[in-house]
Formats: sequence, structure tokens, C-alpha cells
Amino acid sequence: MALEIKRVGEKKTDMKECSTKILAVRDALEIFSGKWKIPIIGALIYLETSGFKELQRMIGDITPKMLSKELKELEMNLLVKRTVEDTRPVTVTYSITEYGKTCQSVIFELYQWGENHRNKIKEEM
Amino acid sequence: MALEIKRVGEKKTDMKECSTKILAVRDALEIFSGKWKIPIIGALIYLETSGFKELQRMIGDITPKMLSKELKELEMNLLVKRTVEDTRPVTVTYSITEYGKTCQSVIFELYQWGENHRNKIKEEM
DNA sequence: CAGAATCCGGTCAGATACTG
DNA sequence: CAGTATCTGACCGGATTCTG
Repeated sequence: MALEIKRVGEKKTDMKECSTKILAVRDALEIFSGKWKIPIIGALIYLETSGFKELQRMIGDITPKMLSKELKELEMNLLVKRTVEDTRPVTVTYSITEYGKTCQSVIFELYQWGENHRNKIKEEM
Repeated sequence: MALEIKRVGEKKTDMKECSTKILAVRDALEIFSGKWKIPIIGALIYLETSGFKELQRMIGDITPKMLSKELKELEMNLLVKRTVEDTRPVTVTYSITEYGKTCQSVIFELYQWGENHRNKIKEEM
């Protein structure tokens, strides 16, 4: 199970081991958080490949600045591939990488939990 | 699979349905993001029940303001229960709820993906 | 002990305008 | 088309101090 900590041994060891795990969780969280990461990933999975403007239209409200920034981060994390074709004017296409597709399972977990949570919270009111 | 969008029918319908899903994902993300949520949940799963100061010591660097704020949010989301015992001085204990434990699976998914991602990124350098 | 109140710098993200 | 540049208000999170 998550964050399970053996109750044997000393506390400090356990908490240290735990901190390392927490770092991994935070890494994952950071990659997906921000207002636009998930929409972008979703759109790219849907479109498979897309230009900048097309992507912007698909997502809706995002400003070019934000789109550019988020795409850079996703690219750094190897989830998205940016390709420049040397036409005139230059054609730039973005596509999701095979590796990028592996995050679908995490996103799906988040979706399920979130969906369930919404109902839970509503019930309680 | 996550964010799967049926390729039949019209785009607008699909994207709208997709937006709703994205909201659920964002809800989940919001609950776990912030610098301290995961450490707090982890500590509470470990301690099962704890006082404010004890929790603060366990987590390490967190200021009382942050701890207080995060605990309130977790309580609002039914993940944490706050109990006040009418002793003198008052004893306040925090514990994880049964429902709170259900997020372990999500956190574990995040942990696994994050851990794997760290290696992936290292490889690439 | 269990917090609340205040101050404050840094980052986030939107609006707008501009470039090649 | 594919972005960059600048300005700005909002918010996050830390430090410190104070209360019952």
C-alpha cells in the first residue's frame, strides 16, 4: 500500500525512507498540476498530432504564453515531442510520445478518485 | 483508458464530455497538491492519530500557519478528522478517516509513476 | 499546547501587444 | 502560423509575533 512504513526499526530511518517516496509523489504531482497540463495531454491524445494554433483552439481559453510554457515543460519531461519542419512558413507540430501515453493510467486513477470524491462531497451536504 | 474520447459523433460533444472529466481530475489534483498535503497524509497514516505539535515535529519544516491551513482543507475534504477533547488545556487530535485511507491507492499510483519517471529522466541525461 | 494575525517576497497566470 | 515581451493583479507560502 501507499506510504506504508514498517513499524520495525527506528523512526528516523522510516521517515527518511518516507521522504524519498514523497519526493517521487511530488514529482509526479508537479508534472500534472498547473491549470493546463491535463487539458493539453488530453487534447494531444485526441488529436495525436497538432500545430500550435490548432491546439490552442482545441483547448479553448489558454493564452499562447501559457501554452508555450506548458508545452516546454511537457517536452522536457518527454511526454510531448516537438517537431519543426523546414517549410515556409515553418510548420511546428506537437505530438504525444509513447512514453507520454503511459501517464494515462495515472490520470485515469486521478479521474476515478476525483469523480468519486465529488459524489462523496455532495452527499455530505 | 484515460481521457478516451469516442471518435464517433461531433467534436463539441466529445470535448464537452472531456471537460467534465478534466474537472474531476483537477479536483483530485487540487486536493493532493500544495507542498504539505502528502506529507501530512503520510504522517497521519503513520501515526494514526496525533496532536498539532507532534504532527508539526514529525513533518519537519512546516510552520503552524501552513499546518493549520492544510489540515483545515483536508478536514473539509473528509480525509482528516479533528477532535477536541474538553480537558484543560484542551487536547486536539487529528486522525485520518477511513475515507482518507482510500486515497492511498492514488498516492501509490503517483508514487510509482513518479519513481519510474525519475529513472527515465536520469537515463536521458 | 493549539493555533490566529500580520507582514512580505516570490511565483502564477491572464491581458495585451508585438515579431519573423 | 508560431510564438515572445511586458505589465499586472492574485495568490502561495515562509517568518515572526501574539493569544488563551
